[in-house]
Amino acid sequence: MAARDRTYHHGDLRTALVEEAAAMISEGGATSVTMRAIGGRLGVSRAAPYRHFPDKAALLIAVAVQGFERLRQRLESIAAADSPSRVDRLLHMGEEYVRFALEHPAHYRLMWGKEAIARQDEPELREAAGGLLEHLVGVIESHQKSGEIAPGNPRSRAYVAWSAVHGLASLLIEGQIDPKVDVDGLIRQTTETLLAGLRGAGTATG
Amino acid sequence: MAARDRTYHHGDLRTALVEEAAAMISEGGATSVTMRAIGGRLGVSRAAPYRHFPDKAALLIAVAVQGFERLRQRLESIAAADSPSRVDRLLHMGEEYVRFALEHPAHYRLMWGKEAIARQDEPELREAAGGLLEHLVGVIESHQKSGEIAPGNPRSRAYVAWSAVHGLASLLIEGQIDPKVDVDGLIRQTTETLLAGLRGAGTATG
DNA sequence: TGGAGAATGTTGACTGCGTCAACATACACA
DNA sequence: TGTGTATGTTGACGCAGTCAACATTCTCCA
Repeated sequence: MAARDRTYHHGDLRTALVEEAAAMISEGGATSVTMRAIGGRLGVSRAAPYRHFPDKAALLIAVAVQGFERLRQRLESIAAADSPSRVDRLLHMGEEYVRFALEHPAHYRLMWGKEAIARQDEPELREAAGGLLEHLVGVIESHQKSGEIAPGNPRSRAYVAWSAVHGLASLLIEGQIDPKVDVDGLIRQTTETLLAGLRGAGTATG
Repeated sequence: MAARDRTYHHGDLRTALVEEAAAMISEGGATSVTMRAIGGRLGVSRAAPYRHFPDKAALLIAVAVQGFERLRQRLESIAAADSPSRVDRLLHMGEEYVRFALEHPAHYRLMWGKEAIARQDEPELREAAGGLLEHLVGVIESHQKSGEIAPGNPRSRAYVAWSAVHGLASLLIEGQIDPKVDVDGLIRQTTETLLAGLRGAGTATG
C-alpha cells in the first residue's frame, strides 16, 4: 500500500476496502460508510468497489466476518492459554467477550444487527457466527464434565450464557447503562451471576 | 380516520404518522420507513410529515417511545396482578419481556439500537428507557427484602437481570438462535438460571 | 515477443431519499 | 368577517447506491 501509489490498478483493493470500511466504521459508525467515501479514501473511483463486491451489503458482510474471526481468535487464545483454574477461565472468557464489544462497538453491532446488514442470512455470516457458538458449546461441555456447570443440553446452556454476555455488551455499547456505573465491576458481576446460575439451575428444561 | 377522507387537512396527522410508521416497521423493518412512503400511505404529500416532526429521526423516536410505553405497561400489569408466589412473578416478567421483543422485533430493535435512530441520546428516549429500568430496580429491591435475591446494589442487580433478558431477546429477533430450539423452553431456562444466579451470587462487587 | 481476453478502474447517468423554500389552503378566533 | 396560524403541496437540491459504457492494465499463450 505504501509503494503502490497512483497506479491504475490498486494492487489489492479488495483487502483494502474491507480494512478501510472497518476503520470508517470505528470512526463514525456503519452509516458513515458510503461506497463513494470509501473509494475516495482509497484514492479510487466510486464504482471501483463494485468490481470486488456486488453491493454495499456484501462489503459490510465481509467486515462483519472479519470481526467474527477476530473475536473468535481472542476467545480461543484465552481458552487455550494461561488461566489457572477452569472457573477463572470461563469468567475471563465472558469478560473478554464484553470487552471486545466495548473496544469495537460499531463492529460488534454490525456482527449481530439485522438492520445494519441487509442480508443477515448470508451463509458466510451464519458460518462465522456459528463457529463462535460451537466454541462456546465445547467449553460448556467440558465444564459440565468437570462439574462446574450442571448437566443438561449444553447448547441450551450455551445460549443462556451467550445471552448474558451479549445482553450486557449490547446495553453497554448502546449507551443504555448509566455512565457512572463501574463497568468492570458490572462485567464481573454479570459473569459471576451467570456462572452461579449455571452451576445450580438444573431444571428439567434443558 | 374513516370519515376524514380527502380533506386538505388530515385531522390528526401526527398520531397517524406514528401509527403508520410503527406498522411499516412491523412489516418491513425500520429501513422500509421512508418519509415519502409514509406520506403516500396516508394519502398525504412527502413533505407533510415535516410539519409534525423536524426530521425522520424524530418520527422514529416517537415510535420508539410508544414502544417503551407499551412494554412498560405490559410489565407493570404483571407486577401488579395475578401471580401467586413472588418468584413466579419475576420469572413471568422476564418471559413477558422477551415475548414482547419477539412479537415486535423491529420495534424492539428501534428502542435500543443506536444505529436505527440517529440521536439515541434524545431526552424523551432516555426518560422512557429509564422508566423501565427504575421499575425493574424496584422489583429487584422488593425481592431482596423478601430474601429471594441476595443483597447488594439493586441497580447493579437490575442491570444483570436486564442483560440476560435483553441478550436473549436480541439473539432471538436477530435470528441468531437455531430455529429448531424450543424457544419457550429457552426463555424459561434463561430466566430460571438468572434467578438462581441472583439468589446465590452475593459477591462483594455489587 | 506480441497480442487477445480477462481483470480492474473510470465516468456518466439514473433513481430514490431526506430535506428546504416558496406557495396554497383551511381553520380558529377576535 | 377577516386575518394570522397551522397544516399541506410542489419544486428543487444534494447525496447515496448502482448500472452501463468505456479505458487501462495484466496475464498468458501462440
